[in-house]
Amino acid sequence: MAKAPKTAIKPTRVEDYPEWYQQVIKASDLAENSPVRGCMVIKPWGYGLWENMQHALDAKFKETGHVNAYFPLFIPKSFLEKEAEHVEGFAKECAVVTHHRLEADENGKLVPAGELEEPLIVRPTSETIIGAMFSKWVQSYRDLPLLINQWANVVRWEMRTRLFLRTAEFLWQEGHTAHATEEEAWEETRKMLDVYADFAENYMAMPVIKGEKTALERFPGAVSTLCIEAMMQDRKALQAGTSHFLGRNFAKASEIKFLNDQGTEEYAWTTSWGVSTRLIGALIMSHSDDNGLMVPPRLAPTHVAILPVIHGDERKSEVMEYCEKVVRELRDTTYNGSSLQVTLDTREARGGDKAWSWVKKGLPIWAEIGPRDIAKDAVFAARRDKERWGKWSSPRAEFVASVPRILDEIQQGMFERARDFRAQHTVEINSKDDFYDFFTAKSRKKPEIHGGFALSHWSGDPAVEEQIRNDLSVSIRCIPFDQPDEEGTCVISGKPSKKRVVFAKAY
RNA sequence: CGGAGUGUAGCGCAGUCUGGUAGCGCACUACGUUCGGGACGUAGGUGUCGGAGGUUCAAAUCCUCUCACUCCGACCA
Repeated sequence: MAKAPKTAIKPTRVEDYPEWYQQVIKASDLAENSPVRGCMVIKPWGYGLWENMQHALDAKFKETGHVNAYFPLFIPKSFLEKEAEHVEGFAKECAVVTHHRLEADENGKLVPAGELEEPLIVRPTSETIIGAMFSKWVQSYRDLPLLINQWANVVRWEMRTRLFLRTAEFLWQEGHTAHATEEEAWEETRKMLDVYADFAENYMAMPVIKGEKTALERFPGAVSTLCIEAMMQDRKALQAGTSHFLGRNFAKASEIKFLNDQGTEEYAWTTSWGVSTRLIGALIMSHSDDNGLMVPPRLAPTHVAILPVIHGDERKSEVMEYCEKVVRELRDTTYNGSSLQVTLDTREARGGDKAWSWVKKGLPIWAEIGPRDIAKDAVFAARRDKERWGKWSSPRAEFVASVPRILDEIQQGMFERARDFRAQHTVEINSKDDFYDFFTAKSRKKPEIHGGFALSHWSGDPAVEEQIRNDLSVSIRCIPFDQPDEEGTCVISGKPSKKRVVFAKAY
């Protein structure tokens, strides 16, 4: 009898997917829950990922003509009230500041004092406060377009939170732009969605479907919400980024007006677009396995770790010198436009423990170097993406030279694996029975991983969305751009339809 | 906000029914033997038993009230 394979993460994905997710985060040391309800502490390995995401995205924003600015954390309540749908969408999840001072009571407890005349809302998103500023900055068509991005934290008081996927406070970027014409604003909306899709696929190695949200799933106050949707390893969908065409709704609410070249006053057309630390959750659930995280090399805070193998003191300095030399050579190597990030792991732990800690963190490559290797002028290397780490002995110079190629291979392999997984679990469904079958777990008590993306016809009727949400917890993730027009009938209602849309359970 | 559950050492838990000096595993510290894929031995440190009241000679344990967190729903990036 073969023994069950030993995994670093318990339970495995198949055994208990939500618990596996939590355990991966713990084992890879990305983040942990904080003393503050629903808020997380992002630890160095997790924050390193976020920093690399920021760098890549920020460069793309700048390439597309945007500049960064910063707006206040607090929004006067009256600002949020300006756009009716927007208020309704966010009112239930706002943190509200009502006082500006603490005073000690007779028991020495601090109690709020100094009530504010107008409560301040901790921003759940910044359309309104940025709109207020835009209205001052825009006078003429010559002031447009206004292309601003901000990196910030926002707060949404969610009832139920999960690390990275939904936290009360999260980090994100929000782009806000104003344009003279509807066409130009639409172009911006689509362009930024492309930027997100490119980032998701080429940096996160996560294939995404670009599309438009249905009215039901639209951003509160938007005319149209575009999104990228990814499939996680439990086959559920995760919205990884959104780009909103806001029409003139917010311009009217915030009085963003300009004189056009005819001398006529017009409202501007605005957009907003954002991605958040939720992307780290997407990364985890796209790539990690039962031994922990797997980080795409282009976002890895560290690419290579060197693990010195030292027995006793007599050859320690020799081994360390050799390791330092390899580290220097690696650091002089260019990968993806900058130098390789390399760690010399000098922790006083056993070799196996150290290697496993890197496995769990998802480090792309590590190499053990001991007296035996030094005798051959070689290293004993391992890579995260292969079965039992695909260990191989490689002459030192050859190893150093091969690292960028191997990283590219890992990056590419991760993308292909995720893409194949999605393809395997995406099906065209044409009957209501098949549809209900597809989205129903065989085991009701402890639902197994099931379902996926269903490409099915939908006539545009919101009642269908309502019905499948209630019956199956399934929603329309998007009306995909790349799906060809085709005559058909709605899989649920039987009404005529012109296009298949993506149905899935979602995070 | 509805339903369920859990709060005991840094982490994971037992002990609670049946009240009687606070336990186990991992981790941690020291020493030794080990070490090329998650070592072992010996010795050691670690607690307001979530909080506040109450019952009792005696409370982690029984009673009342609270607070927090987790999970499942509803809602949502």
